[in-house]
Amino acid sequence: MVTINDIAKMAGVAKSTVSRYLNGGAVSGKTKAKLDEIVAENDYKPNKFAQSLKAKRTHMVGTIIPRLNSFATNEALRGLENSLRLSKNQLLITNADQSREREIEAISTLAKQRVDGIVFFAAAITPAHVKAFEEADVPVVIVGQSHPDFHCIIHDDEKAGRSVGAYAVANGHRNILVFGVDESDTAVGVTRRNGIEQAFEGHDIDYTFVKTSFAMKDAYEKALEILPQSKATFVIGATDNIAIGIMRAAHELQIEIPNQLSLAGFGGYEITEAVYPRITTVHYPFQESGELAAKILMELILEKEVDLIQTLDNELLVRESTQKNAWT
Amino acid sequence: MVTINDIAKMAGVAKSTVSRYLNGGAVSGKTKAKLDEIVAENDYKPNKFAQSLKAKRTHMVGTIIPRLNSFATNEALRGLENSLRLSKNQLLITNADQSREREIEAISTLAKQRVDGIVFFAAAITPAHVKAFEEADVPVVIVGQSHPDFHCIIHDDEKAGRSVGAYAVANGHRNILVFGVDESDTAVGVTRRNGIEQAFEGHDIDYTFVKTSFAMKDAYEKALEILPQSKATFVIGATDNIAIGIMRAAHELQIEIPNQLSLAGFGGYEITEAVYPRITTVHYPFQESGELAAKILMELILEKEVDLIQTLDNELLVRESTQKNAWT
DNA sequence: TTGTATGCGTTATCAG
DNA sequence: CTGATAACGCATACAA
Repeated sequence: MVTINDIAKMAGVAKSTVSRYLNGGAVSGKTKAKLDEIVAENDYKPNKFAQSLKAKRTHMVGTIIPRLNSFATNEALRGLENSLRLSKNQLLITNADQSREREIEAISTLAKQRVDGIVFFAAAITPAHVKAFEEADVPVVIVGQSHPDFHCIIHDDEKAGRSVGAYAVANGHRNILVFGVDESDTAVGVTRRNGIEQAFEGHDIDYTFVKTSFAMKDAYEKALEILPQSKATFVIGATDNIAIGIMRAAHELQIEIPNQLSLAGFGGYEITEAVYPRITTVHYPFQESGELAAKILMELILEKEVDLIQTLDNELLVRESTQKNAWT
Repeated sequence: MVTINDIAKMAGVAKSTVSRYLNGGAVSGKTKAKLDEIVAENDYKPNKFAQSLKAKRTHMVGTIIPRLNSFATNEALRGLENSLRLSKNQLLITNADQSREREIEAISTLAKQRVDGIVFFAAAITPAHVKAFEEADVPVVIVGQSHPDFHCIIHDDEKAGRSVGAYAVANGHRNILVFGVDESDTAVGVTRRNGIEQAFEGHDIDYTFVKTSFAMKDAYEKALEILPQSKATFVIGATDNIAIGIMRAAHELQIEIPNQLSLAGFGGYEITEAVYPRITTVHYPFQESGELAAKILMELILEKEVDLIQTLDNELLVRESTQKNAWT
């Protein structure tokens, strides 16, 4: 690989001149012309490490995602990467593959790589995470969960929950089933659920909460078991994936959606539009969350002051999987 | 950030001693004990750049993917990253977001980052790609398409096509619709299609080819237009996503699957199991393709000889979306 | 405008 | 077993 020294020799100048040429410093027209040619010809690429070694900045941003096959993180990643590209930063994606230990490990790995900052797509934030981030000693933005010690971007899950809950109530549904996840995921397991329940208050709703996981398949199996013995006319899945799982079970059980049962989810995943009937859901601005994460991280890196928490709005999309309660 | 020099000073030894200590060289029990403590206490992390600057190896592998929301690449990425982790390499994922230029750009970016090698998930390989790879001057493994100048991992698309085609024929279907993509994607647009057509030869099949894109939505719209005027009893989508799009259209048109129309896809995407009825498809070993890519790349980096092309097998999974032709 | 010298954090060589 | 020193590729302060 050709170095700045090689270029300097070929051009018959000092390497500092080449460096200046490369970084837009003062060079004579003649040397510039010569260097233009030589650099192009030899396809010279500055060594980023050597640069970083001096500059103390790597222009690399690390991100840790819980898994690759999530519509939400994929969209956020797109937003994140697009913003980062504009500011000439490289994104280093680390997939923790649903493992808490791998998340911790990733924090340390990224710190070793000397990334300028870390964007963490969180399911939960444990003391081990906090410790690892402290040791990493690098700006951090957390997306999807909130924590008092870090800069966080969260979705207004309470509002989202309320939207769906209120929609069900307003459409005359009085027997409602909610497929949720456990409380270790605060955003989905606690806040979103709270929102839903708030909407039910004072409406004499016959409400059942069923605990499942984020996996489509678990929701499917659970629904296969619950739906036959349920009198619910409206079922809410805590995520669109859960809703899809429920939908398959309903189809298999010959329960018609929405005629016999209305179904709603959360997220606004692409797949909710690809199935029939299309699923009513709450659209979350995932891509925007990534863009915002990039923006905040850049400000943090430049040591600016930024609000600790930013909340993103969302919007209910009513589609064909839900309708007015036929019995009212 | 604490450096080897700081550690050396604190311990009252030379930095070369610390270096030896860190890299498993000869150190006395006493110095070792002292350094153990100091390193742990100060949470010292060697600077990867400084290391790379000397070592000429960065232990980073770059990968370029066409888009983030693809089941196939996500699975491959998982395999790739898992293998890489075992050999202490970091994966640098670059998303080209469906843009050819961004792919080329990414090759150059990764070269600047001095990655030890590149895994390219290809849709097509143009002369511009070839040129960029040559300039990058780094080991390359291409997954999903074949090219005579590079090490490639491909799927046996011809076999996959034949499996589905032969299955349809064997089940008495004589009027068959194929939703495919254009020839710029050789693997899917040419090879896979060829396989399908081979299976039809000599069987007097009434066969119609419909060109669409990889997007679920395009397939949906195309199907909405084509299905009503088609007499086909079996429809093949060139990918599972295409099949899903067709399925939605069929549902909307009140065409029963599989009673009135059998439907099959390719890939073995998770979603084919999440819909009802589950879709007959060909399972591709995507995760394995990633693992193999890692293995080959490592050998290439160590300058070993490796076969230019490796073909992965696949397997037809018959599910509920297909059945015997009711009219025979 | 150009060149010299120095340092970034690490590893390796070689003498002690 | 240990320490001084050079080298990796680059940027920059300073001198010319």
